Amino acid sequence: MSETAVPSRRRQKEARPQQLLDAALTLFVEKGFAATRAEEVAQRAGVSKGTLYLYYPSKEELLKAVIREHLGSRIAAGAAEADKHRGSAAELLREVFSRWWLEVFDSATSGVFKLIITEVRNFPDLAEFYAREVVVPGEQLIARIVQRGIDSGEFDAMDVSAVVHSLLLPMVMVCVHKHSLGACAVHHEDFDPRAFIRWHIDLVIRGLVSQRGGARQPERRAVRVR
Amino acid sequence: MSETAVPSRRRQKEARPQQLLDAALTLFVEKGFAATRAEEVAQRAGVSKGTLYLYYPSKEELLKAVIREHLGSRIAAGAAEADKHRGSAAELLREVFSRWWLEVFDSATSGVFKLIITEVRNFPDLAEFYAREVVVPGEQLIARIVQRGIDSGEFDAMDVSAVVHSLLLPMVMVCVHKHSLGACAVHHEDFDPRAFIRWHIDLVIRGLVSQRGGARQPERRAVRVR
Amino acid sequence: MSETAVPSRRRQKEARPQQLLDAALTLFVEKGFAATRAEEVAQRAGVSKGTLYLYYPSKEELLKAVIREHLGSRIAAGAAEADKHRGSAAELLREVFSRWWLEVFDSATSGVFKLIITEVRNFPDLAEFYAREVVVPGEQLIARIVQRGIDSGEFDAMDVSAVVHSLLLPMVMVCVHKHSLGACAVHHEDFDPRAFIRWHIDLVIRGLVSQRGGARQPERRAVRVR
Amino acid sequence: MSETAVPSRRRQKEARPQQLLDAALTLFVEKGFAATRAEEVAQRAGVSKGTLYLYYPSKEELLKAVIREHLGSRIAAGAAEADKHRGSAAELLREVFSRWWLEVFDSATSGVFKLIITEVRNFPDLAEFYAREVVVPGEQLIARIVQRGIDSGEFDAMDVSAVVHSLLLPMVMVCVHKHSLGACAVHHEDFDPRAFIRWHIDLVIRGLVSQRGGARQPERRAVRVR
DNA sequence: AATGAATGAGGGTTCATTCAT
DNA sequence: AATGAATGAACCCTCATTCAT
Repeated sequence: MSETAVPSRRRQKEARPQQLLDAALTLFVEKGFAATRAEEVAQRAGVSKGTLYLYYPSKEELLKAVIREHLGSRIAAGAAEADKHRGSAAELLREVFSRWWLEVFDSATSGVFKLIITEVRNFPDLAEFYAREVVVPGEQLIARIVQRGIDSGEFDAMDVSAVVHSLLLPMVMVCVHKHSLGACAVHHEDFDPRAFIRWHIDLVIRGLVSQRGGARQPERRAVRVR
Repeated sequence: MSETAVPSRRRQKEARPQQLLDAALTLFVEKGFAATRAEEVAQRAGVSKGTLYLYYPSKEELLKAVIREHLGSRIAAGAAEADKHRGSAAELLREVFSRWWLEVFDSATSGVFKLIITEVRNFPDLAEFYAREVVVPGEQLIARIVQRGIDSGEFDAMDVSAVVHSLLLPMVMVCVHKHSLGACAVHHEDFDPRAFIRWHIDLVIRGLVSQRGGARQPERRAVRVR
Repeated sequence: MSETAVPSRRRQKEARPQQLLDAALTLFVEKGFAATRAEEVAQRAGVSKGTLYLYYPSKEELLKAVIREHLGSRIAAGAAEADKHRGSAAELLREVFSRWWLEVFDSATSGVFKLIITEVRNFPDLAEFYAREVVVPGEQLIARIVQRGIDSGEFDAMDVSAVVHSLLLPMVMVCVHKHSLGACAVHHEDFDPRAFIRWHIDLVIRGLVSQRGGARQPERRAVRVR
Repeated sequence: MSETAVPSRRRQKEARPQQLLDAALTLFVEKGFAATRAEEVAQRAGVSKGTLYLYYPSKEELLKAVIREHLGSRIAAGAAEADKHRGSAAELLREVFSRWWLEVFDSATSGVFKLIITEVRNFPDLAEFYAREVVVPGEQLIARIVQRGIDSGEFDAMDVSAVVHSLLLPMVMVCVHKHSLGACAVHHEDFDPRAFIRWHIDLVIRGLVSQRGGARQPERRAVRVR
């Protein structure tokens, strides 16, 4: 595919699993797991039905491989970036957080969020995997950043977990949207997902930053402890 | 169910569509359309497989009926509430907008958002219906409120459409979450969706309100006690 | 249906079986027994599905009733006519035989031949009934007439059974045709079934009548005795 | 089937369509299209239910393939034979026409006539196909032969189309009979279909040949012009 | 390793028949 | 007697998976 017009047999063989995973992700995200035929996946990967089963023992295992592939390292990579970063909490969110989500949005990984949402109820393992590998570390990462901002006086004191969700849920939703309504030929108005990602982070930061300028706002609530 | 131990044939016939719609919604949302067997829906509704087809000509029509039922009037009802409301834009968001979403979240309608997301690619009519009946009017309703807040000086001038999405996407995501990861037996941390709905609205409003640090914003509320 | 706008309940009840038989014949002939739904028959007879089962215990019994009704007495009636007739064998064929088939062709009975052909293999009783009540007496009746013509010198001596089939098979085929290709909207050329019935009888008689009194026709074969 | 006890996969694949067509023809003719289960056809062809659908996309397409197979070339073959023939019109009918029908009668094609009759009302395409490919060219072929016999003085002048039907309808009927009553275990009397085919042609020729050479036969009617 | 023909369990849908009203 | 709601066996067709080549 890259330089050699005819990739060597060895090369092809090594590329198979990736081709199958890519094809599977695309189709599972588009149509859902149950509505995707194994043969379709094989065809899109350019192999025959039988070949798929040489690499994955069942459609379900293929699904799990797809999800493992995309969510395994993303979080760790984001965490590493965040640790390297020098700057305020707001800057960290604006730089690293937004870049991470923009990359995810632009990549095939964005679809995995839709896939998870669609399929967790049918495959309980997925829930466990996703919670452990993605949700918990991801939320903790953001929570730490926010907490740091509060501790430094950059942000007002507030419910850290709630802030985390205010930041994360729209990001996930934008990714999901890309593969559902956003992929349909309907009036999209003027919604620009990439611009929104940055915008939303800014808006949340506006809500976070200390709004003194004088006396502490009395009507501002104490940290809410749920 | 009420007084009569054995409801009359006539009564049962009248109740069937609703029973079937309820069963179908639950199962379609839980497992997805393709993975739900028609017979399961019938069973859950307490009838036999054949009976389902007396009321809906196909599984697909049942899906469409489910969606039509739940999204048909909700928007209009929300709009009517909003029109009745007297108060600032922020109050309107805090009162009407939050109540509307809390009700949706607590009702079966919340599942419809997951259903739409899951199935829209497989049933293009759905996209058209959802965009026309829900997305467009819903976004316009919120946009008008935000615009009014800007016009009155209550909010700073900003991209209205972006604000709308910052408000709406997390609401939708919370509903979707309820029926995906949220329904699985996994570590939920301390995420309280209902509290989040109100919290997020507050946070966005904090980001919206004019922050010139001069005149007190009159619309800024006293401590809210949930 | 006749004079009274609203037939009495009693009248309706008495007419039901006939209405059902008529509807059944029409539909069974048109679409075949297996492809006709019991409810269609009921609808066409103007009653509900349940009512059909008050009069006939099953679809199959309805089929048998339909056939019994139409073939029971026709043969006997034809035989009586033939017995009354005074005249030559050729005249008998031209008058009585042709009239009988023209009447059958114009009546709903014509469809029964198609029905028998279509369904005998699925309902062995039918074969027995049809052979006993229709085929055997019908062929014997014609055979006797032909034999009489031979005995009287009006016809040349020849295989009586073969003559009988030369006379009967086209008659049956015309009836069958009426309800198969003949009922379809396709190029019918100029085939006039009623004219053909009379024509064919004439042609066969031409072949039967003694052709002595001149040169022997060389292409005429000796009477073949099987 | 030939030498190899186990035919190769490739060989089997090539043989499948014919096996399926044969099985389908037999069963469709015997029981009718609607009353034949797809699985029965598969079983009779020695394959599983699913395999049938690898070769034909639906039961209906299988039906159409069956009919196309059997009626596609038969007429053309008959026409070619007729064109080659040297001899009188009567000889042509006795030789070529009778041989053609005897072959058809003895082959599986005979069943197709029953099938057409039975199914033509349910599948309008069939009517069009059958009229265009079989009825029209078949009748024209016979009509030309009869016309030639009249032109040469071999036959008396008469309605050519009527003669054609007098020749053809009984042939078709004999084929149909073979697969309906004729296939049932009932008193068949002494009806020999093959003998009848030849006999009937002779009888019609007797009716056609110029019967001058002596007194006008009084029972001969003037040519009827419809 | 790769193929694709074959399988057969499974699921959507129909429809003969029953039975409460 | 008449209705038509309900049932569930049966049938068409699909598709995950296997396995001979």
